Amino acid sequence: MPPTLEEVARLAGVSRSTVSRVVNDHPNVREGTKERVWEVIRKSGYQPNVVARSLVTNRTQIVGMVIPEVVTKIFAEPFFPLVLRGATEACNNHHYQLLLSLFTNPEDQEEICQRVLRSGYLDGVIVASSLLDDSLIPDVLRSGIPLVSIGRHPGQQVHYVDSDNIGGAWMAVEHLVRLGHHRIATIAGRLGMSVGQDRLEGYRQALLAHGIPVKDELIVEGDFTERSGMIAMQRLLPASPTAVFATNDVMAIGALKALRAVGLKVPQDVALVGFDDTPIASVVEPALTTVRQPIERMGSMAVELLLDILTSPSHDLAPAHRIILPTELVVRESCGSDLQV
Amino acid sequence: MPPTLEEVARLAGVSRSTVSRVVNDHPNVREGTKERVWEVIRKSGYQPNVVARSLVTNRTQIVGMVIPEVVTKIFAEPFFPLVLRGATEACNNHHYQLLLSLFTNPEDQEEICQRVLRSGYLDGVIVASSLLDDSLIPDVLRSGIPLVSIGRHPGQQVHYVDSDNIGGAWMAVEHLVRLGHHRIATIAGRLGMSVGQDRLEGYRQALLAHGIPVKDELIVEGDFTERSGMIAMQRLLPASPTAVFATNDVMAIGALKALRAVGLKVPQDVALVGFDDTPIASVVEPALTTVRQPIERMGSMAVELLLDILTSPSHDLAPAHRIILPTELVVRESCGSDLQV
DNA sequence: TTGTAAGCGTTATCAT
DNA sequence: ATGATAACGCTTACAA
Repeated sequence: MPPTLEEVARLAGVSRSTVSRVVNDHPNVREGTKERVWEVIRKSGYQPNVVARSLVTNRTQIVGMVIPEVVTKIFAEPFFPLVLRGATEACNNHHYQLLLSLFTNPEDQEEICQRVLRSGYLDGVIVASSLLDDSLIPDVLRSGIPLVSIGRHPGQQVHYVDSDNIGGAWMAVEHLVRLGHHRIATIAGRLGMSVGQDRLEGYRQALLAHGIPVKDELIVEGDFTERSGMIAMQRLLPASPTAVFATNDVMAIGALKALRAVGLKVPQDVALVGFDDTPIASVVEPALTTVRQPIERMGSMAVELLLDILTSPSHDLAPAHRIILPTELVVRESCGSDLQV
Repeated sequence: MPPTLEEVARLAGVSRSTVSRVVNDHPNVREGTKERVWEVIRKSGYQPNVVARSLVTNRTQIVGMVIPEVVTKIFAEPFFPLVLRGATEACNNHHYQLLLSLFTNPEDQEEICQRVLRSGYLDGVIVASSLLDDSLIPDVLRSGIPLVSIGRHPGQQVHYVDSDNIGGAWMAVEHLVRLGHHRIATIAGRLGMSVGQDRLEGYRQALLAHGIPVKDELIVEGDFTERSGMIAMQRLLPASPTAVFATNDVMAIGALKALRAVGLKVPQDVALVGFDDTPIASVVEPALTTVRQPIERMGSMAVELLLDILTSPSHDLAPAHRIILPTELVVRESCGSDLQV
């Protein structure tokens, strides 16, 4: 139904090759011919068949975004939507398309990834927040498809973009220290993810830097869900912290609820800091002091980086790019002070 | 680098056709041959090149999800992420892939849609919440690619899945009526979208059904953002409503803030209902009474429906499918009663 | 049951 | 500057 190159060539009275040259803006085609061909293209509504083109060029102009199973359940938290917004925007700017793979169970992830990675549909892949010991990234690496990870990954060869989680956590904790707190607890995220590790590390470093001992009873691991934040807070209660650094806003909300449930007030009895600066942080009462990270930019940087790699010659040899975007403390009400840091 | 059909054939000592038959599970291939071929496939790690396959079958096993520019700014609200989760899950189950197109400006949308629609990459398209007078849906229709809309669309030929917005709005308003309110205002959503129209219609019908006149001064249009909810509430204040039905949770939050700013308490001075039951609804204080819709199911139903259409013969002729999913009132604290309806 | 060969719509090489 | 022609990796009549 839609006209093919062949037809356009016939209508314009030239060969396929010439039309192809015109379409791809090659030099060495006479101005007059070019115009004639464009005219036919316009009139006939010709659109190149990208599938046929991909078959010969070995490029699809499609990049994959894979969101691993472990984080799909928190997909609705504004983190991933914002990453996607950034990523699609960058794709639009560069005439690429984005194929989204979201997994809800490990088997799907395993099977579909294998299939999709090796099927030839993808020029490159972005993996968001995988577990450090997941086979996902090694699998992609092995497939030979260029990869960018969102979230630090220790592999020598893996390019990534991340936000400064250590620095952000540091700022959060230092803020609490400056307000006079010593018994500062933390609700860590999944320690199987680099975000989880790094935010905990920032907590440790900040404490140490101020000569405050790091105590195990003040550290509890959650999994970034509200429920886990609530449970973690309950487990923290016996240690009676005067301040809590929750490593994301959602867990901070959970902690807040747990605190309320036992009659403790934020910030009067316990100060609370979150991480992410999701919309919910400014809506909750008291408004949450938190650490802002440039989520949307992480998404767009990830595809920019990926496309860079794709279009640069010999992309295997160069050392991995590692981009760390800055974070920023946002002071609101949940620490009981409007001290600006 | 990866082996081709040809190579597998050579290794197995059969012809390309035979390998193709095995891969595609055709009948009429001897059991012994089949096993031999599978063996080679396994050992060589052969994966069919889907691009080459698509070129001949004219099927890519990819469906597009397009989120129009008008709604991208509220993309982070859990509505779209949840739709995506449902949609990708359904895709996974059916061995389809999902190509995501998110637009941040009208030009991109126009240009990219035209290009992608006619380029041959998509077997079908899902359009989420377009404006009623947008050219998007007509464009897709004209391209001949099977389409499902998320959100009602008046076109005779357009298949859609939607939630029962009229019914949901009705329930919300009726709840307020039963609590004794007469001066019930509404903050409508964009009236250029069917969601906006329908929720307003439900409000009207419920009022009328209870013999309460519908007054213009009690109706203000927002655009589903928090800011617009706040502004709308301010404009509503002179009419001194005793209850407000905000047509989504986000605008309800905006209204809440506006109310607080002038010293009015919810629910004591003004009762408030939202729509969507997004996570924020249960976190805010007071917890928001709202209308729940099965967002994730809308996403999965949309792709199921689309795939149905794709695989059913002569899909142009049959009348459009119109699926309306039920909504449900969730009573919390913002109306000052725990009356169950 | 299996193989041969044509063809899908491009791009790319090589003549002319 | 332009045109034949051979790929690209697969499916699918049609033949054997």
